[in-house]
Amino acid sequence: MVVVGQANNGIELCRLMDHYNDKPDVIITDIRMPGMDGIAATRSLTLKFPKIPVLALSMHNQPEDVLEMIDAGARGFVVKNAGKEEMLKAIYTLHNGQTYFSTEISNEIRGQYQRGEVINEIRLTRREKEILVLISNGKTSQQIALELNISKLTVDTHRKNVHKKLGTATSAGLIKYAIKHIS
Amino acid sequence: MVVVGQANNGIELCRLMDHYNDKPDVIITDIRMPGMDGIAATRSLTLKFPKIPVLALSMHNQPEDVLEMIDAGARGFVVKNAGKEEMLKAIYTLHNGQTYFSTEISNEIRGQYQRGEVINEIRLTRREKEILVLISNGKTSQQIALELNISKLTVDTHRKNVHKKLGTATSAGLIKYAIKHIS
DNA sequence: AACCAAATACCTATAAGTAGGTATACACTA
DNA sequence: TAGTGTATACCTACTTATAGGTATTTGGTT
Repeated sequence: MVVVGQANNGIELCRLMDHYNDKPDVIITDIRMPGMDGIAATRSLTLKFPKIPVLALSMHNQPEDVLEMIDAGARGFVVKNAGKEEMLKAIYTLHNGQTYFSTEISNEIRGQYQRGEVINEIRLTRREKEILVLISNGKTSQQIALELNISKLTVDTHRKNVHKKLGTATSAGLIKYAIKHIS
Repeated sequence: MVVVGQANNGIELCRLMDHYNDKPDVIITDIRMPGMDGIAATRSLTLKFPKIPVLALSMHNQPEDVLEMIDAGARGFVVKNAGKEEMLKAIYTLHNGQTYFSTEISNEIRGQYQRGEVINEIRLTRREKEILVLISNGKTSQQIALELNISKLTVDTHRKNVHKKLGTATSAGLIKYAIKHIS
């Protein structure tokens, strides 16, 4: 097994793939990278080189990220704290034309993907969606509470529940989800 | 002047426009609406009905919003606390094929738009962009500080400066900007 | 050499968000 | 009818983020 190239971020990765003739059999990429994230890079690369499988790495097992990465065209997913054997297994599996997902990746997601079902099965209630939109419009819980005539505490509860459903911990996740999936 | 229809959100507005034969001469819409925001609705409507001008309303005069709305195709912009006369003036001006912007809208923006210049002249430094990407990847200032080997206080300073440049006050603005303009 | 933008770091203070709970009221439905 | 899901509201504790400052260092430009 030979490492034909190494990049520090998505843009570099794309540039490498564009300008080098020694194409790899498998691309390994991180979800989070400075400059251009691995998801955008994967989206671009799987478009240009559909035959080269992309194996994604992630520190955290965040459903949202995994789903986005799959959506972007990744063929496999390994959590960063995986051992050498798992990494090798994943690489070989992808090279072999199959998909590979760490057991750490939640069973539902793996199941959904392998059964070819609809990937995004995160169900938000009407109220949760409503609040999510307001959040992504830059409103604070306080302002939302005022607007909907409910307690700020209630807004925070909805917020908390959405975080749970999406597997996120900061507003960034909420807003990205809102942009992608609502309206 | 006749009100031919009224909608509570962007989706309703689009549906109205799709199914009613009595088309308005001017569409008045809010930037922020539950379900589908006015910006998305405007983008959709100006695509389908390029001859019908859209007049945007907003409570707050947030540069980001105004710019997005203009980008979406709005021909005019009035702040919500404007008087009756101004509203009427705006409506008639748009109906007349011209553009109208409240004087409350910052002069720079109005100037930029009317001189046909590039609208988005927000200049972020390399470091600011780098941090913005990390923020939009869901990282906290603390985590970013660790990753970049700088103080958390420095990250917060950059954050603050970006807020100033973008005219935003919450993470939502930052993240949306990052998604639209970076990578 | 003088200047300037950028990056760095700190201060104070307040507001907002996250994370774990519990709990009640209401509507739907199995 | 008993159970389920939704919306509501509160609790404590802690972490993050925002907003106004000031200030130093560094690297590049004039």
